[in-house]
Amino acid sequence: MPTPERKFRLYDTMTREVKEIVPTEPGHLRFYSCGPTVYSYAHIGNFRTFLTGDLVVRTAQALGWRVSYVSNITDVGHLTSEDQDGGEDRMEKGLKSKEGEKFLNVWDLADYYADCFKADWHRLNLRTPLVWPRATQHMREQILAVEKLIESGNAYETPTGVYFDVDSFKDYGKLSGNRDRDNLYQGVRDVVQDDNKRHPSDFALWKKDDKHLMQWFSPWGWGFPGWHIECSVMAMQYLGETIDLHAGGEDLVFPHHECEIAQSECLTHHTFANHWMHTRFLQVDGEKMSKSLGNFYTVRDLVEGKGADPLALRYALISVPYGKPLNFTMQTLRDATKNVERYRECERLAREALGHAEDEDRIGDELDALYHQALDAMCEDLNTSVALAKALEGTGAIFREGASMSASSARSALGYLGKIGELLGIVRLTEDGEAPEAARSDEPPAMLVEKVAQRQAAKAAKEFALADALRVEVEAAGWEIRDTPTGPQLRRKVEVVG
RNA sequence: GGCGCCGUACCCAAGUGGUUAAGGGAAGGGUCUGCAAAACCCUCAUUCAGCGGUUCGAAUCCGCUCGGCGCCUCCA
Repeated sequence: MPTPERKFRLYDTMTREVKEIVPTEPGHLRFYSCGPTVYSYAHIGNFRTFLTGDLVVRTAQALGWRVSYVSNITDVGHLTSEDQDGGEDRMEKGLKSKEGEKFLNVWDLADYYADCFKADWHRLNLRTPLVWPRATQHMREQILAVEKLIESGNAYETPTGVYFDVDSFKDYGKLSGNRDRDNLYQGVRDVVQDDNKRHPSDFALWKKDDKHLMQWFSPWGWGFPGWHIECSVMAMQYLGETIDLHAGGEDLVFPHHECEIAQSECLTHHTFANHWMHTRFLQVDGEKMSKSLGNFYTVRDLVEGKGADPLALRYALISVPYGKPLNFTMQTLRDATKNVERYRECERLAREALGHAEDEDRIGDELDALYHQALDAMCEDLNTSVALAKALEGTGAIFREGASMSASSARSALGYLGKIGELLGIVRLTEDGEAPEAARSDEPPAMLVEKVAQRQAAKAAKEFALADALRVEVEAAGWEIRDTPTGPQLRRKVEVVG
């Protein structure tokens, strides 16, 4: 079947319109997405943003593009409040926290949380980037970039560090719309002034600090880099001077991405990124997620603490398009769990039918059409709501064929589930010869298997009261029995505790 | 002060100028099953916060009102 010509359109923060992504090199997307600072466990809001990047990668790959995907890990704490000693470094704060007591130093802490981050990343079935560059491993490049900015007259040294001279870049503010710099300081927040800076908007490229927990030697003495320079340097190192797409959370529009543009474009005199996308913040129970409100969730809180299915969590986090606020609730997660289970049930059904007679394939065309509709929706600014709806319609077609479907239909069904899994990541097909996924992670205890056997015997003897009692016992242990034409199945109950 | 978003059924949510307002969850009815689960079929918004306007035609465009929310150098 010929793949129809498709355009991949995304909202561009710079131009404020949905526009087509046109890779500089046809069929090869160069994509940089801002990752987390690893001073603690990443939370589900972080992952909403990373999932947006993941869906971009998957959609581009579904179009047959090659994707060079780079997502950084920030492992330097930054004092972005431009004062001498008033701000608190996030890595240092992490080390001082209760969780941080177990680490010898900030380096260990960064490694630990970076590993956890990658583990959560895989649990939620995100595509592995080409590189996960870390700020501390690109110190030389950052220092060279700062030197170059001083040479070009875009930066200046003060007793406290090196600052970017915002007035030297006339386009400063083009991304965020914050062009009126004086106006920025009429906000409600306290703004710390630093008399060493020429303009309050000037931002640090290098901070001098020989007492900082993480410090490097530079032409300006001991210190550490400013927050923004790492992304400019790492994006250019791995993807070139102009990248096709740059993504992050909505909070990064200003100042982070604005500053990245200023630095990068002063370094190269080229457009830094041709397309900018930003993911709206997640809310929980209608409010901003925060520790003080008690609605703060990490991936492990939900998966290990509440028994959430990781794929269901993924489903929930992508159920609303990235450009709109997503109000996450336990109900959202429960709804998603139902749908993810439906896909698993479909796979089970189709696998059992593989041994049937060939006969005609009665669902292949319909499933193919639905897949393409889902892909169309993704190409239109990642409309995940529509894509998930179209994808789910396919399960209806498969179930309607039912247990008696032909082997041909079953192969179409599995092909479809595989493609939906590639595109949306909400299905993970079992490898050949592998136990079905539900059973893979946890085998039922032998004691329960025995009870199921006893129940079968009771049923055969028509002792239904005993059979029911046995099922109640099994359920009390957190498992459920499903009678099928091929015998009873024992499955862990899927329940999300609210 | 600046930038911006949202208000669609019990809940989540798509649709942003024109056929019957997607889809999911919940709920109710039915089929199947010893029972149950899963699955399948059916029902579930003459209406899109309110009020005005533009238009042959608006949930979709404009204005106002009410209500909710985000960002503005800690933040994905």
